[in-house]
Amino acid sequence: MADSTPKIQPATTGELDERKAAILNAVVAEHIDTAQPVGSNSVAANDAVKVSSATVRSEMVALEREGFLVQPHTSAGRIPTDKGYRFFVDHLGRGVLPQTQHSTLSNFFSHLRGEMEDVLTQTSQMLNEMSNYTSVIIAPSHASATVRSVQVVDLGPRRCVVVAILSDGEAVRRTLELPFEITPEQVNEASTQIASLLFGNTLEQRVEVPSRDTPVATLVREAIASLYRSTPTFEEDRVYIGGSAKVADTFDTVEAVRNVLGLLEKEIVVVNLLEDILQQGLSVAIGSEHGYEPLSTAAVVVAPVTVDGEVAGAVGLLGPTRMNYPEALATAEMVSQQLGQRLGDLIGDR
Amino acid sequence: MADSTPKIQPATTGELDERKAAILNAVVAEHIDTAQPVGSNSVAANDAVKVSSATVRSEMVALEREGFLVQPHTSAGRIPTDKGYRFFVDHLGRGVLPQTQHSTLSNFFSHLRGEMEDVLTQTSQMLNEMSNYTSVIIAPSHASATVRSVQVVDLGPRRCVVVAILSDGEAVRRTLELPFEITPEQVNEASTQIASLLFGNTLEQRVEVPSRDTPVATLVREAIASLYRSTPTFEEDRVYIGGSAKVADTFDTVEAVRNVLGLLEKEIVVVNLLEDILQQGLSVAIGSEHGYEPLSTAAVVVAPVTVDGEVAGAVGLLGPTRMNYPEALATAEMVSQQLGQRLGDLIGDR
DNA sequence: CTTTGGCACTCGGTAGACTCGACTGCCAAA
DNA sequence: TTTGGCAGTCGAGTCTACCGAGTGCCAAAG
Repeated sequence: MADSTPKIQPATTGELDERKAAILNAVVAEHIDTAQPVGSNSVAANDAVKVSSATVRSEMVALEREGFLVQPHTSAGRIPTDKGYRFFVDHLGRGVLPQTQHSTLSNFFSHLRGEMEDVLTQTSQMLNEMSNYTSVIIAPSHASATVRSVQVVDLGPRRCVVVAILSDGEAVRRTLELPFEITPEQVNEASTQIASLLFGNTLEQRVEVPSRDTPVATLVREAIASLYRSTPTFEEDRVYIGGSAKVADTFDTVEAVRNVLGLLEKEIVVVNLLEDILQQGLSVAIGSEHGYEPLSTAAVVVAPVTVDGEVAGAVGLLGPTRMNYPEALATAEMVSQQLGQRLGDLIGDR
Repeated sequence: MADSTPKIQPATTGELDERKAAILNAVVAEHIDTAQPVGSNSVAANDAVKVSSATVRSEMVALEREGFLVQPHTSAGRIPTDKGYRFFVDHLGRGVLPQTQHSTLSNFFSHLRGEMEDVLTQTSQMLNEMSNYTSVIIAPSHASATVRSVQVVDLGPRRCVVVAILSDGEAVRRTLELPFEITPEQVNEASTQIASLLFGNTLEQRVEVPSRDTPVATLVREAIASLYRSTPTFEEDRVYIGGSAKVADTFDTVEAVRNVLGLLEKEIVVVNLLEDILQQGLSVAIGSEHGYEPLSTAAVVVAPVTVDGEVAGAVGLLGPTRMNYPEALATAEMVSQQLGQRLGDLIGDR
């Protein structure tokens, strides 16, 4: 048993002696596989554990005392705690993605075409199908992109739309209600004024706008103000979720499913969650390590997406605490790396 | 019991005599309330039913023979079939939204600001919270919007972005890889050429493009081709879903939850689903009436959103077949009407 | 002919008794 | 220190009995 796809390789042990580590390893691995409490007998059957079940039992008592394992009830096997899982991912097996996955992956990326939105949507779907966990991708922020062009377009009576195009190819669009009619010439005039005012700046760097009171000046002021105004959807559009339906399968209780889905709906929270985890330098957040209540029965695997050496986004997998960490880690890392390359090509040098 | 929010008003009966209708009504109402099979006794207790339980029993046998009810097993009460629900929504009580909801609704809309995306996102969330069902909103299609402006922006070596602004305020953006370097003057030249070629046309009306072989002509051709190319996200962006987490609560089986969530992920399918239902002239699709397998245990309530007298979108609520139809219908209709008005203001005359 | 109360019957669900088996913890011997 | 053995615990499954909700049928009343 426990022959899930990636081979688990023994690694150095930490604060636990080698035997305890081997036992913990065996417990975690089997529990991930079977979702059942693990007893001393099946642990003793593991090749890496070279002692009898009686010894295993006494070691398990110690592991329980130290907080790595819990017993759901007397006369049951044991289940890893969050701390147990943490030790597992820190010290024990790292997965190696089998060749087949590796090649389907590069095959996928070589056939991938289109705008960044499409690339990310498709990647998150693929990632979900590949890992069987819900996938989350955070796209690069537009915060550091600079304005390359601005245009105001007249849409009809007292209504126009202003579009700014950023150096990363993103278009920021705002509609404007004007208190007065305006001529095409004035619209053009405003367009060029705005463009020259904002060109080369990010939308975060606020630019001084002359406050005269002509129609054109008002339009310019209003348009720039609207571009500076951030809309709720702007940050949320960075989130791509693949396979939220999987949540219904991977988590056991309705409660957990509701919580996780509820959180996934709040996309800004998702962005923060992943960024928090990365900021802490983690690649896995287990149980309540990330401090997000609704995810206390979940684990999140994250890999940063680096473009031109800078962290630009993230790839995440979300599952129950007893998710297959070695495999999930390997998959997320692989995908984030490939995706980073791809995004690099897509954005080009700014 | 069965005192859910909207008052249920007796209405004309159809192919069923009045007594059968009253009994069916009672069964459906109580089953919606309790989610349990309904027996002859509780039906007889209903004020609208003026006969004894024995009579109710024999009528229920008839209703079962005619396919309006089923018995999960002998010695259990009865449950409405899809046909039973259908009769209920067609002939029986229509809900009237209580004053409180009505006023929170108009309050909500009067405080609603921002771009269409934001309006729709917030409305779908509000609709979900108000109805406790998963809400779906389909935004107006851009198919009939005409091009008002096109601009090509140089982004760096051999890369540029082309943005078309449509009469409804939408921006269509495509990035382009060029096989050659290009000067700012050429970009401008191309911009104006494309704009004058496409101006006033929709993106569905294909325009003849002169096929010369100069850099500018190539750029023009490529840019127009890219605008005509529809991307996967374009139609999908019309869908706004509020409260997919509710699916976990409203449906009873994991199977159903997975199916529904899986379908909600495929946003194009959601668009088609709602449009199909409206096309059939229905406002409710129960069970398999819509022909979408995964939703065979679900019901969908739809109300068209009309802008300037034309159907421009839809508002939907998705729940189990035993959802509270009177309330859901009333809510969806109310919201769709208000939303239609709001979108009318937002789009203005094109 | 319709409606009704009565009655036998069905069947799901619950509670209790019992068994089985998977564990553990402890202990004495190696 | 490790191990096998053993008693003890407790969940899960099975069996039985029983209760009660609900039906179908029927004969009598309207």
